[in-house]
Amino acid sequence: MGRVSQAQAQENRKQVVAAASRLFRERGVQAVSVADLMAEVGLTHGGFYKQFASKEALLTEATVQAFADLWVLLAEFDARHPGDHGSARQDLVDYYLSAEHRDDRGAGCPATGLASDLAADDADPAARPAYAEGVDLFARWLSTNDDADLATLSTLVGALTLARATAGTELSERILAAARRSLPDTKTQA
Amino acid sequence: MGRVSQAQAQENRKQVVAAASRLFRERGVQAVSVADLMAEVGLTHGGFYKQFASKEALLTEATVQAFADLWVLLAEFDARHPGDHGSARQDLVDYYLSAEHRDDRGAGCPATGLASDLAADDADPAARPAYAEGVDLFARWLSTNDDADLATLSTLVGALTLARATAGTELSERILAAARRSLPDTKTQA
DNA sequence: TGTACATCAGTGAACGCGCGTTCACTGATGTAC
DNA sequence: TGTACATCAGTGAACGCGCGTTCACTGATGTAC
Repeated sequence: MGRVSQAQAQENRKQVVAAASRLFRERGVQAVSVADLMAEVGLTHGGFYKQFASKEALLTEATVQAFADLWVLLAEFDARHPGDHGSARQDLVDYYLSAEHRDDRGAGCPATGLASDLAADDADPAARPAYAEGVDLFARWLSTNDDADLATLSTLVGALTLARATAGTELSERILAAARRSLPDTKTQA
Repeated sequence: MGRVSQAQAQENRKQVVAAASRLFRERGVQAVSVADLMAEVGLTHGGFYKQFASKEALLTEATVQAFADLWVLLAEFDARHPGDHGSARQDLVDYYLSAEHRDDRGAGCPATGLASDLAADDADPAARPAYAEGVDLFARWLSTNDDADLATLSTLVGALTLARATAGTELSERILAAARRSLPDTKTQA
């Protein structure tokens, strides 16, 4: 294969970032190889360095992409309840604490799915601020006022983290149910 | 070096498990090599397989050990408040959500520190039940009645996870503070 | 519009490295008498 | 208690493997005229 058009190259790059965004959440940065990422787009590993400085540098872009996907999801919840953020929020909470979300890490919440990779000492220094901004914005969306609802987000993230680590045991469902019960219902009564 | 006494061998084995318990929490299973573990005890890597079937198999024992250390810690909190579990619980919560705990992963809570390793697909199947039992017992300790307080534990784990992933940004302290405010104060008033 | 040349995205072999695991060996420990 | 031998915890070289990264090369794309 010879040179590829600039438009195609840009498209390929985008798809590698999208693949990283999904695979990093699903398996963690270390468990995903450069060859895995490129194969996901139908390319071979050698070309990776024409687009990215290193595998670690991709984590920052993958984080930004994963949160961008989250904003789309949150907008969809809002769109289903026009002018009723409380109901949208409640729907999101119910989804967040579902077995479906627990079992779909690749498409799941980046605040939870990328936390351990971001906490690693060898993570790209630029990745953490990007992650922190995403967390802050997510917490603001969860709030019913101007503050960021970091406490609710903590409960969501903790329950999902524990439910995933105990998946396959009966405790896993109990954790999700307990977190659901503990959060105030913000659904507007009909 | 020739053969070592049975007592010494058993002691070495114990120390390897203790090192794994600490290093797995601190860096994650994948970032700790067999040579690292053995060097921690002053041995070379070759002897590892005289004691353990594989590196993965160590995760189960490290998990059990880490939770055993946690029970000792919880007992110390109780001992400081004889007959007043509410105050002991409040002290634990304050410690759990402190910058000190956030920055000391190796000696920190195993429910949080081992979660991502336990969630990995290639983890030893025996490790998850051991982890789940530890989580359940911890949640019972946090409870003021017979139930397991899985919601409070979720908030603690989520806040610590997020605080670690955002360490170095101003958001990190805000997360810990928000979680602290959101949990009911169970300290007995003097 | 057509031609000649420069560019550079992608290829695939290769490099260097660290890792988990194996194994022949060592020599102090444990034990049978 | 002492002696002879078997055991086996630990050693360190070696193996095989996969990984991140580099690089000479290819040939279609982009561009200067």
